[in-house]
Amino acid sequence: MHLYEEQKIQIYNTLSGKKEVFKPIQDGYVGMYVCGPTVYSNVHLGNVRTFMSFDMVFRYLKHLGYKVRYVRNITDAGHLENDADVGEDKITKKARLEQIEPMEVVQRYTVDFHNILKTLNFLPPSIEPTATGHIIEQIELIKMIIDNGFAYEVNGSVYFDVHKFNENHDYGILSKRNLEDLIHNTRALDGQSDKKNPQDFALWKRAEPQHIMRWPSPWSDGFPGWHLECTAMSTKYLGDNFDIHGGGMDLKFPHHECEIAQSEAAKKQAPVNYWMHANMLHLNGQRMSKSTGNVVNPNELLSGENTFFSKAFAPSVIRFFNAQSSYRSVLDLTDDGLLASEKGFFRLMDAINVLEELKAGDSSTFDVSEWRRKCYDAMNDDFNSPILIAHLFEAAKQINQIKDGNASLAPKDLELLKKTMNDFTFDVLGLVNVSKADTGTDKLAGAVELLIELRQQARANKDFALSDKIRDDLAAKGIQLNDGKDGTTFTTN
RNA sequence: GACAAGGUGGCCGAAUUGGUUAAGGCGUCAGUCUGCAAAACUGAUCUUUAUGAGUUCAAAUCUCAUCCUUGUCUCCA
Repeated sequence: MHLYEEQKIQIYNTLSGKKEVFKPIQDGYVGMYVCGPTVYSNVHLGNVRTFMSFDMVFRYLKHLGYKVRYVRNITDAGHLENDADVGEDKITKKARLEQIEPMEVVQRYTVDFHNILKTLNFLPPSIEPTATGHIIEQIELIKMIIDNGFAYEVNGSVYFDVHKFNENHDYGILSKRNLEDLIHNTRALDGQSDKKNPQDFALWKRAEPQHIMRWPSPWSDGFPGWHLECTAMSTKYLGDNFDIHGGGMDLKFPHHECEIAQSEAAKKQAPVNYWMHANMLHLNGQRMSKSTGNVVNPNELLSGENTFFSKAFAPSVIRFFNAQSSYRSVLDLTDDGLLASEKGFFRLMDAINVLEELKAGDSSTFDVSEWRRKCYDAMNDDFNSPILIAHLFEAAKQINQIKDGNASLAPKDLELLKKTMNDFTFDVLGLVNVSKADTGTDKLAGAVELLIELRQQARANKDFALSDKIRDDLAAKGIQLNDGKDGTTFTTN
């Protein structure tokens, strides 16, 4: 018996605009694809939010016992700088600026990307394919689309014929647009395009002589169009029709719309059953933008070396902050917001640490089964992690009451509470128990304990001037003493 | 300009297929603890849901208008 047989998930499907009961194509198996980063610069914090949301989705599906194949690509080629046949993609441009090989740029930022995700406790995807590793598949796809009459070649480049496609398909089905509106609103280009219509998009681009990244093809030495990469890699590893495709809201159009068109044109079927889109991350109420300087990168957020935040934040605090809002809402990153999340996070961790020490009683004053059901209901409702967290805090309150002797749990219920708390906090939300009671090195602990002892003596002698001096001087060094019933402990920050 | 998504307490954020007292966190106040604090725990506190109309027995939730924010329309998570 797998958990997924009793827990029915509802997913908000962008395609239909409503929540739908999730039913995988193959019972017990889930294929999920998420558009990965373009590795031409440091990964964007907003990018990280999207991946973090899907990391949680991945984790929850796995928790329910699904066998999940999670594919997240690395885009290492083929992003056109613009549409006007300049023939220089972002990776090439960066390489020229920095005087290094394109693949060196790719390598550097791929490593950087992986480091950040590891720090933030991401689970690695099942497959992480690169665009440059799938040129052959992309060429094959283009051939199919041409054979089916939905693409044309001009001067060594191949374009998708959107108008032709729209005659008996719906271009705009995902983004809720129609071609007439698009025609109306497409800005006039300089007229040097080979395209029949401005709405057409490139499947293959002929490389100009100065273009370094290039591959042979039946049409020209060139490189694949951006939208095609994801279609090639997703269908190769997940099949022509798979369960979940995710990405940032801003990829809905044109990128995902084009993926649908390409699949329909090549394979004559819709590629994806559930389209999921994560919403944007703002910084202090404004969109993040390199040009206005309203941007902070993940490393700067973690290290505290930035001008936006008052301190460094632990990776789990960032995860917790993200999980406190719905993946479908715009989330505003602010100092106040992070500080509030930090306090809440530590409160939850404290409760979990207390839980480990808790002794069972004769009977239960708290309905753990009912509470557990509510936790699952929350996640089943389109991965509503904020509600889940609200329930976790409810449990935290119960835990503290048991500790104080004002409530109790029978052994069986206590075990269920422990398991459920750990499952959701660590497995599903991906938080790491960095206890605030982290006492640093043993040497430090020994020294501080000596001071605590001295202070204890001073207090016993009512020498409060000395005891307060010890307390205040330690506090000034970032060591805080916590007086409790059973003596004094300390925490560092 | 077109299309799309939103505007909820001091702050962050749930609920938006209309229906018990609008989750939870932070903050604030009080209590317990303490020599006094801090920390921790317990309890309490605040909104009537951008604005203005409308539909309904009933609206944060539906409709219309206005204002504002954001996304897409060219590469972008």
